[in-house]
Amino acid sequence: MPELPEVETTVRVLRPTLTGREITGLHTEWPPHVATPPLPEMVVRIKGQTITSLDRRGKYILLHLSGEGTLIVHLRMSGHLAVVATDHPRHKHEHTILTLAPRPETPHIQEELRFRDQRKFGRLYLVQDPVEIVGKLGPEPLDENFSAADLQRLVAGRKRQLKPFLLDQSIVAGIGNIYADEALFYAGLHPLRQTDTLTEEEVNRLYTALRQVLLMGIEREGASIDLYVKPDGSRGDMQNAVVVFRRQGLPCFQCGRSIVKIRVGGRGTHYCAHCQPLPEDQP
DNA sequence: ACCGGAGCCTGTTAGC
DNA sequence: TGCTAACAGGCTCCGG
Repeated sequence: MPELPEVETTVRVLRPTLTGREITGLHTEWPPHVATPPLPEMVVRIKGQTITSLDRRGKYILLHLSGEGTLIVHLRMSGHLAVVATDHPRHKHEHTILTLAPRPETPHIQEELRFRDQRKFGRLYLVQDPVEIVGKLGPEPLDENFSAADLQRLVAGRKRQLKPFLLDQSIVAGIGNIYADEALFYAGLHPLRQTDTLTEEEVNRLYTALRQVLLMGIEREGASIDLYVKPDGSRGDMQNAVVVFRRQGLPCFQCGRSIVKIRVGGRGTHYCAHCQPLPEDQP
């Protein structure tokens, strides 16, 4: 499932190939992919637009367009973007296609941006102002301006289990199930820990752990655990560095005891009961 | 404010 | 062996 590091990797790979490219058309075999505006309007408005730059905000991919609008892509569970030659065989789950004008230096090579999405949860949005879509997101955890004090402020006044707290995109953007579990392990915090019981030192640990696992994920170009692969189809490397995610029954790298799996807020949650203890006075 | 559950999807896996 | 049911999870919406 693409989270911040997977989306960041996708953007970094696509940026050189997509910057400056003109979109000549949009075609979809799965209309629900187009969230807004309605499909016919999307088709008309996207045509002829040039991609001026690419950005990431949380788990959203932002393609800024010459017409002052922004095409936003969310990969959700199984989304995958790649620029491929038009005559390349179509993959079964490539439901939405953005055709591209050839690069000036290779006018004979026809390419297109393909949105592959096995689970069909992905979405496209074309908006004048990205704030319409990403405005509800919390701060970027890797932003240089995001400090431990900021996380302290986000924790303050909230009474919530840590795991759902981390997955809430309106608090901090980009964290998903893998990196939440990984960060909690490095912070030595139990996923059911209530936010209002955290000490300043514990929040500082969480802050450091969050940034550490997200940076590790980016360095390793994402975790190819389920369907995620890089745009070129190659695998990331973060799956070889996870310490708790989907490691239930396997020994903790720190203490050797078995990693356990529970459900928290409907999500599979993996942790080491010894290294991430829940204080006696917590429910 | 927060929690749990349903719903959206399909491929894989667990269980009978 | 073959079928069905459960599971995986990012996000939104709903009711409590």
